[in-house]
Amino acid sequence: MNDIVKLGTRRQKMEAKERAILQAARNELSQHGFEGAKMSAIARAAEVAEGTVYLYYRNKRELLDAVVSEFWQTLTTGARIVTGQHEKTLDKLRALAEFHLKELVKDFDFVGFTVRTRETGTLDSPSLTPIRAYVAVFDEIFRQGQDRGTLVTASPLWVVRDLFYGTLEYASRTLHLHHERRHEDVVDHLIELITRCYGANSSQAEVGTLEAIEQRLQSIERQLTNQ
Amino acid sequence: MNDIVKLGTRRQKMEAKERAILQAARNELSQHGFEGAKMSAIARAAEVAEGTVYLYYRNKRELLDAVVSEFWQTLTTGARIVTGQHEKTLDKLRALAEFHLKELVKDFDFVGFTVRTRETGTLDSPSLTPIRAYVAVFDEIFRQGQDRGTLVTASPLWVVRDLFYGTLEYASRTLHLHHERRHEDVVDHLIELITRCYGANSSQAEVGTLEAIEQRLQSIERQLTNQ
DNA sequence: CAATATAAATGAGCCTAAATCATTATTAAT
DNA sequence: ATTAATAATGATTTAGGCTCATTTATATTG
Repeated sequence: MNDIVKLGTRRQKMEAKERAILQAARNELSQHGFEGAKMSAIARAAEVAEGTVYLYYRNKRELLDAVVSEFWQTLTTGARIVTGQHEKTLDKLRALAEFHLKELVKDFDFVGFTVRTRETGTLDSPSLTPIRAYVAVFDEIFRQGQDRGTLVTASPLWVVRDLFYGTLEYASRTLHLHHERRHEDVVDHLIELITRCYGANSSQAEVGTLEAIEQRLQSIERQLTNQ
Repeated sequence: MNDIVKLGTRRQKMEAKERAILQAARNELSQHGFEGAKMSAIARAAEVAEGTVYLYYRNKRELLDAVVSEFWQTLTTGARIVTGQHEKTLDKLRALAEFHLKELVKDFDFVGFTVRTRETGTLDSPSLTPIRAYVAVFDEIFRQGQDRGTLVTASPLWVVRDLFYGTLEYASRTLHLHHERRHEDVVDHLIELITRCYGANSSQAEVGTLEAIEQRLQSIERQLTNQ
C-alpha cells in the first residue's frame, strides 16, 4: 500500500505541478497582461523554481497559449451544458448568447490574449483547435435548426457565425467599458434579429411586424423602468 | 534665401524625422508583431539613433499607440470619402461595410494591435479617440437614416454599431485565414439583414393604424436613444 | 560674423526579465 | 543498497528596452 505522507506517484506530482503553473500563469496574466506578467512571479506563485516552468512550457508564449486554450475549453464545456438544457433551436441560441456574453465580460482580458495568440497562428496551428471546438457549439445548433426547418438562410454558415460571435465580442467590449449598459439589450436584439432573418415562420409579414412592434414596446418599457 | 542643401527649418526636420520613425515603426510592427519589433531596428530603419526615438515617443507602447492611431485616422478619412459618394442611407452603409472589410483584411495585423492597445486603455484614454472618431462615421449615417425615417429600431445605437463592426471584424479574420472565401457574402448578408430588420418600408402591406403606432414608437425611441 | 545659448541627437552602458544549463535532488528499478 | 533515470534548481547568460552624460546642430544677439 502507498505511504500516506507521499502525495502520489511521480506522474501525479508532475500533473499537479503543471496545474499549479497554469493556474499561477492565469492569475498573473489577468492581473498584469502579457508584457507585465513575469515568469519569476509565476514560478513563485506556483512554488517552483523559475527553470522548472521551462520544463513544462517551452517559453512564455507557449504558457500563454496553454492558458488561453484552457479558457476556451472551459467555455466549451459550459456552453454545452447551458445549451443542452433547452430543446428549441432559438432557446439554445439565446442560452449560448447569454452565456458567451456573460463569460466574455467576466474574463474580458482573455479575448485580447486570444487575438494575440492568433497573431502568429496559421490556419492549422494547434492554438486554434480549442477555439474551433468552441465555435462548433454554435455551428451544431444552427445546422440542427436548419435540418429541423426552424432556420432558413442562403448565406454560408461562417457568415452567420461571424455575425453571432462578432456581435457578442464587440458588445462584451462595450459592456466592459460602460458598466451601466445592459447585457439583455444585446442578446434580445441578436435573437430577435436571428428570428426575423432566419426564422422560417417569420415569412408571414403582417404577423411578424405586429409581434416585432410588441417586442420593441416591451424593450422600451424595460428601458424606461430601469432608470 | 535658404540654402538648397539645407532641407528646411528645424521644426520641419523634426516633423520629417517623426514621420520617418512612425513609418519605420509601422513596417517593423506589421512585419514582426509587437514583441518581435525591436526599437533598434526601428531606429535603424528611420536612420536615427536609438535614443532619438525616445525624444519623440516615451516608450515602445506609445510608439505602437501612435501607429495604431494613425491607422484609424487614415481609415476615417477613407470612410468619409467613400460614404460621401452616396446619397441613400443604405448605400452609404454598404459602402462603409465594403470599405471597412477590405481595409481590415488588408492590414489585418492592426486589428490585433488595436485590441492590445486598448488592453490597458480606460474609457477616456487618448488612444481611444481615433477609434471613436472612426465609429462615429457609422453612427452619423445610422442616425441620419433614423431621422429620414429610412431606418427604425428600438435598440440602442451601440448595439447596432457593435453588430455592424463586430460582424465585419470577425469576417475579416475569417477572410484573412481562408483566402478562398468571398467578401461579398458578408457585406451582402449584413446589408440584407439591416434592410430587413431596420428598414422602415420592409413590410409594405400594413394597415393605417399600424403605421400610426409605429410613428409614435419612433418618436419615443428617438427620445430614449438621444440621452 | 563671432560668440553664446538653447535645443536636438547620439550611443555606450544600465537594468530588467526571459531563457539556459551545469549541478543537485528525487524517484524508480534491480 | 546501489545504480540509473528523471525532475528540479537557481546562478548565469543573453537580449532588448530605456537612460543620460556628452556631442552636434540650430537659433539668437551685439
